[in-house]
Amino acid sequence: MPLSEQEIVRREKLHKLRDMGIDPYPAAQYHVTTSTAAIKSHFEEGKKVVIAGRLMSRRIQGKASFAELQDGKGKIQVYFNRDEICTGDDKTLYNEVYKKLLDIGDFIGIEGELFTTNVGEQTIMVKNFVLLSKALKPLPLPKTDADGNTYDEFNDPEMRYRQRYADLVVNPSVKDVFVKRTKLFNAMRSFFNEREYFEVETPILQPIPGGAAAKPFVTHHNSLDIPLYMRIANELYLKRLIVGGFDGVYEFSKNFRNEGMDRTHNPEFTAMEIYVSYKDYNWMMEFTENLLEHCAVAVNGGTKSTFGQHEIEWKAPYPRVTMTDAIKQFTGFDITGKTEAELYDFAKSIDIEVDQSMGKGKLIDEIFGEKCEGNFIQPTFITDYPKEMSPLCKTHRENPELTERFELMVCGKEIANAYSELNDPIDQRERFEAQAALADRGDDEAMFIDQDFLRALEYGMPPTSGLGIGMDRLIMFLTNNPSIQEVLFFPQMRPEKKAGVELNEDEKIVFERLKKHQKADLNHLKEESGLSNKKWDKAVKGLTNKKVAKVSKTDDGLFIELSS
RNA sequence: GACUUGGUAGCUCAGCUGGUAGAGCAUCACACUUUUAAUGUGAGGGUCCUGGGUUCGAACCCCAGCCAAGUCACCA
Repeated sequence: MPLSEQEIVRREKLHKLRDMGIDPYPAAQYHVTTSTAAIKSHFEEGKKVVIAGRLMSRRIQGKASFAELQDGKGKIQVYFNRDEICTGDDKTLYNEVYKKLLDIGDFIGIEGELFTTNVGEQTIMVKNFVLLSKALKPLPLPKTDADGNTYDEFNDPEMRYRQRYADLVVNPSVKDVFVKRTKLFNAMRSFFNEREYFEVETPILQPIPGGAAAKPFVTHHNSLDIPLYMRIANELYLKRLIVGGFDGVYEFSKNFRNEGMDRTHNPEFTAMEIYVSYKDYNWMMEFTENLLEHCAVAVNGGTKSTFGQHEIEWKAPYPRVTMTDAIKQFTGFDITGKTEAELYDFAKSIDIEVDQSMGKGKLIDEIFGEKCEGNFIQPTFITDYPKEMSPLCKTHRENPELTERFELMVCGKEIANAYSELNDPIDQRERFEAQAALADRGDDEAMFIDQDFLRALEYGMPPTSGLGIGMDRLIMFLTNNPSIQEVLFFPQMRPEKKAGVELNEDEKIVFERLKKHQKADLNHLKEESGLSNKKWDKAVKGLTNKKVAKVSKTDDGLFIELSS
């Protein structure tokens, strides 16, 4: 990639600094005494401070200059005055180093004193400064006016995601989202740890990808010579630990699914799963609403959050609605005791796409997804799902067609999923076998039979309730971001094309000819190459752009020669 | 996977009916010792996403492709 004008200028400055004996990348620790945030919250006129950060803007007015310094906590104005910095006759540090050789984006360390300017801005009067790291690429530089309007915002999503480091430097609100993300994780951890549930780690590389219905990423282990799968879920491993005697285990699990990407799906995403023994899904509902209330307060300072047009109230308790009642409420249709044919006809009558392969459970799920799901804006537990959709969930204690399962809906989307876990090993084996039958019919997302997991269940698993929460979706709701990419530091992107310095075919032809001659008359070489006007023109422009050849004009005509 | 929109200077964007590539900020030079989207004067900076085609001539029109965003479909 050829360097831009501004990048070349910055490299020249780098050399000048070195020539002056200034190391643009010094090794030594820089001892700061404070931060921008601390200065602002405990502002004291005349206080001496040492601070470091990135130079973010400059307003040079001859012998004085205002600039902004940004550190991890925020920004503060700094005042560079020639005679404050250069107390002797040598004014080089201000005139040359500060004015000419520093750039926006450079890291500097500052020693100075606090004061307030005539217009009332809290500022650091610089007494001395050092360069800590030179930036060779100009930052995309938004400007903000007195009313807080931003101009020239760095807002192209593609560039922001590909260069998140630059995005984080120039867009403070981006950083806030990730601060909140970490607060959410910390809040959950402390909630669980207070209750003495145990944080664990389970395999990411799994010989059998279990615990969910999804396409896995496959890889290969060389010395074992076996395929391994990136986990699509960690559920079956956490249950093994319950078998092993832990009363409560949880894990923040990076999961991987080899499926489509869109605004709400990234190939790798984070789920939190927790399993607690001797509990059922009723207990888990209460636990979940208390957890989320706790998290909402920890992240946003209150139980309310805004998402698009909606204000979400996270305060517990949340309504419980059975799937049957939800469908009754939004379609007027009672699914209780209906046959598959009746469900099929009803679904068809309300314009839901159906086909003959769909069983009762799938039909009910379609009706719910199409007509009900989107209506639950405030956190609502939807309970008692049809059995065939939930092969790891215990059969409902009162209705054998249903399971003891709930999902938590917020803004029409699922953010949590929980069961009274199936712990009957024989029932579990039959459910897996039903899945295997689906796989034989071509369902590439049906679950594999995990014999080792069944063996674990045969040793006995206590009654247990488990909960999974989509952490990325939850933080989207808590930070008002409709796109998952905004809550992941580095969302998956198609790789950028390599900027090729290689020559194309036409350029190679010209290059080969030119190597024989070293220097040639432009028109002669053109004829020799046999290229059309347009192709010739492109090829020569390509070669000169890539600094392979250069064209010179003399009294004798136009010549082309290889660059040295 | 389908459709829609977009890709032009470091950044944000204009670019008319096809006729020498534009602005603001940023950069460089000069001036300016409490400014704040600092200001004034001047200058430089381009693979107009890529490859073909039409044309005397393409950023612009046509074809193919790449990348992204959005909508839908699929999928938890």
